[in-house]
Amino acid sequence: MVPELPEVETIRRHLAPHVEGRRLSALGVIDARWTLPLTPEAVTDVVAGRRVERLSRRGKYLVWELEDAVFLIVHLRMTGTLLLDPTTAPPHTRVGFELDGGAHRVLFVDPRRFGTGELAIGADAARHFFDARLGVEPFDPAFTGRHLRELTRHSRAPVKALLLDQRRIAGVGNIYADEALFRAEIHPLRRGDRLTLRQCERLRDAVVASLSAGIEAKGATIDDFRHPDGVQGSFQDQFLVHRREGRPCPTCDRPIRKLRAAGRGTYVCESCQPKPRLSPYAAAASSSRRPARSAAESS
DNA sequence: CGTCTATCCTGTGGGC
DNA sequence: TGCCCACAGGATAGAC
Repeated sequence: MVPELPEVETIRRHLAPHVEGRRLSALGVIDARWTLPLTPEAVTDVVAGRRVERLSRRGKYLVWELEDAVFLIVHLRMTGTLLLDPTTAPPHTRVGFELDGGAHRVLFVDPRRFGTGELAIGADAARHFFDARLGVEPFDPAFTGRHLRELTRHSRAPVKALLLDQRRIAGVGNIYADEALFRAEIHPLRRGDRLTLRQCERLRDAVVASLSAGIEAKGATIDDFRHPDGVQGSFQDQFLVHRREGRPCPTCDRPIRKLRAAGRGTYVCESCQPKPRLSPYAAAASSSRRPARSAAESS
């Protein structure tokens, strides 16, 4: 399952007590792609030997805060995970974090190799890194319905695309966007600028509620990418609509449908989440594409 | 500037 | 049964 805010937060909580206060004695970068555009040496030279002051999270980033304001900023992307003291290194191990001279270790395992490790030296560099990429943290008190309204009211893009835009809201991905839109009874293709303040308030509450439920369940885990030494979440058992095509809506029992929004597989109850009348995007998509595709599109 | 599309990558599963 | 290829998607560069 693709790690989003709740999955990254779960990993952070799992690892933090075991790494904070210890020394990152070595960093073994097996896959040089991980540190691009820097070389592995450029990163390992800076971080090796430094104490871990804190393991923190910002959006979907996991941050190793090292002494002397050195920040190793990790993104798991699609299939990355971090394993604590695994008995053996699984296939697709890309990076090894060695703690206290090898007494403990954390492995970064990532079959698809999209994951990244980036370096920020100095508090200003770290702040700049995040400011350039991330918007409001969903659990920040500043994230209100009114704030969400400001983030959406000037955009004609579908609301799902806005939820997925990390520069507006940090940490929401495909799963939690679907779940939140269902809870708020808003169709994912509804235009941002057509949302009422009341809808924005419902959606804010739904985003927070979905992410909270995800964290409570220790995130979502998919069978394919779980490892014995990793965290096993159960949130996939509580999905209301995500990946539940054809199954009954928990509210009205009508079948959940799959469609495409913001280029992603998207699950909705079109009875509880009323379809926008004439989204320019939906209209353009159905008229500009060959008619034969529209039937295949929904599977 | 705002929005959309292609790209990176590899395991999975649908189709034949 | 086994092979092939489309598909999945977070972030970002580039297109329009």
